[in-house]
Order: sequence, then C-alpha cells, then structure tokens
Amino acid sequence: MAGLSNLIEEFIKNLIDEMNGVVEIQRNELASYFDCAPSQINYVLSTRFTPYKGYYIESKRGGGGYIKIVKVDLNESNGFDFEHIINDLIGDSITEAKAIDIIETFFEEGLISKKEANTIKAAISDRAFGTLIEDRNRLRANILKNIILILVE
Amino acid sequence: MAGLSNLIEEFIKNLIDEMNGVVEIQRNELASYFDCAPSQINYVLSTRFTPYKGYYIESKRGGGGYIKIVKVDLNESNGFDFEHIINDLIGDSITEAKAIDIIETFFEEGLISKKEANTIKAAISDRAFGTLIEDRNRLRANILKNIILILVE
DNA sequence: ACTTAAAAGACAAAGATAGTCAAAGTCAGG
DNA sequence: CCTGACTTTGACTATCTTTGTCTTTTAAGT
Repeated sequence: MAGLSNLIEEFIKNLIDEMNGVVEIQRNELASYFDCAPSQINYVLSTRFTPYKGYYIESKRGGGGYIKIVKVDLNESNGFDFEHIINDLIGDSITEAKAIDIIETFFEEGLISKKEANTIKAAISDRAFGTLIEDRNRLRANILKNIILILVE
Repeated sequence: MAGLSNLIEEFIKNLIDEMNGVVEIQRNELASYFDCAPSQINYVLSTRFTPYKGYYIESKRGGGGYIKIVKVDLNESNGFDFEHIINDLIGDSITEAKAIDIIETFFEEGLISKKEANTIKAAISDRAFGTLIEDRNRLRANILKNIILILVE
C-alpha cells in the first residue's frame, strides 16, 4: 500500500541522510523519476517537510533552478527554540496533524522517549477529545503548550 | 443469533488475535466484504472496540487510508487492575484531584517516571483546558483513558 | 535591454478514503 | 400492542492524494 507520496518522502529522506542534512533536488527530474506530475513534488514537500517536522526549504526557478531541503538540527548549540515553537508553531490553535509533527520531532531529536511521545499524542488527539466539537484546535494548543513547559523544566 | 454487527465484531477480533494485537483494515473493503454500509463499520468500532474494553483506534482518510485497531491487555499488566481503573475509577467523568491521585499512584508504583507523571498531569489539568468551561471532567476522563491505554501497551 | 526557454510555484479539479449524524428498521420485555 | 434500546442505512462532510493548467521567476542568448 506504499502510496506515491510516501515513496517520494522516503526517497528524499534517504538523500538527506546521505548528504548530512542538506539536499538539493530538481523538481522535474524527480517527478520524471517517479513518473508523476511535478506538482506532486510540491505536495510532498508541503505536507512532509514542514517546519513542524523540523525542515525548511529554499528554491530557485528558471535555468539552473533547484529545491534545497534542509533538516534543522535542533540540538546543535542552541537546543530547541521553545519560544518559537510555542509562539509561532503552536500559537493559540493547532491542528492534530501539526501537533503530531512537533511531537515526532521531539522524539526524533531525543528530547522525549517513544513512550512519552505516544502519551502526549494520546493526550492531544481528536479521538481523546471525544464528542467535544468546538475549539478542538484551541484546546489542543493549550494542552500541548502546558506539556511542553513541563518538558522544558 | 448472529446479527451483522456481531459477525463483524467477531471477524475483527479474530484478525486481531491472528495479528498479535494490532490490525489495520480498510473500511470500504470490509463493508463490501459484509455487504453493508461503510458506516456500519464505524458503528461496530464505536460500540465494541472502546477504551473500556481495552481497544484504541487510529485512522487516516484519503488515498491509502486505513483504520488501525490496537488491543491492549488490561488484565496481566504490572499488578494494576486497569479494567477497574478505567471502568470504575475513571468512568466517563473524573475530577482533577482524583485524576492526579491515579497518576501519583502510577508513579509511586513505578509504572511511569516522574517526568511522565508531570506530563500527564499537565495534559489533564484544568489549567491546560483554558477557557473551556463545560464538561471538563468528561474531557479529562476521555484523555486519561486514552493515555492509560498507551501506558499499558 | 529584449526575448525566449527552462525551471519552480499556485491552485483548483478529480479521486480515494474515512467520519458524522439522523432517520428508519428490528426486536425483546412489559 | 407499545416502548425503548440496539442496529442498519444513506446522505452529507472532512481529509488526503494525484493530476493538470496556468503563472512567475531566472538564466542565457541576441
């Protein structure tokens, strides 16, 4: 059940690993390698390589154009920028998917264990909110921020 | 005497046994296998595979979507009677103070670390719920039950 | 400078799943 | 028979993926 987007995601992640955290691709080349629409590459980038997952992207159009994907090393020197995470990435409302991305990143960077990651995911999942319909994203932002403050201590 | 929902329930339970406690299904596929409305599957899941019975569920929509059902053994774990905790102590509503008591007990008995205890407390505190006024205790019960299933697993 | 071709970006439509909710059906007990 | 709980169904919604079309940017040649 692979799924094309997942394949492309894996492919890029392998490249990034091999290249020590930075990779440059050419959109059309990659698209033709996977025999898909070029904009599929944009889709993968915008859903899988987001700031919530610890990536940022630069690109250039025209002849010699490229897309550069950088994996941010959150632990290097500065440690996590919690202020940024709390104010900009979470704010006062966040979707489940984005919250999970942040939690996964914490795990991948060694800030929390797998068990802690799963616990936090359980705590902020829509499923855990049950029948509560309104303001899920606000509630989630609140809970997540409270949890993160504990982790920082 | 049979009843479609019971058949589907049995079918899924057999799958889970075969698969060692975790199974992924596709809603439409299963519905067409039983020749019923897809939402019948949701009905079965929400009435038969609840946290009270030791199940939790994850899913994804869209292409490559799935429903993942995980069975947790509430009986044989760490000397805790999780079934009792979930069904009787928590139920579908619990105060902050009582929830904290349960979490403290988990810590004292070595099921979770101090950090995990603090994380969970942060997740179910009234403070984390912010301006949400109604149904705090219901919400807390839901979140706590989901977290406990993760801890047991 | 101007033009053109070679990138990448934006966005919308179509396809593929799953979720929600309420109406209609069934069945057992009073 | 009536009532209420449980079940079944279907219409509508939400989310995720794939594809295609049109736009914008940039480098290179004239």
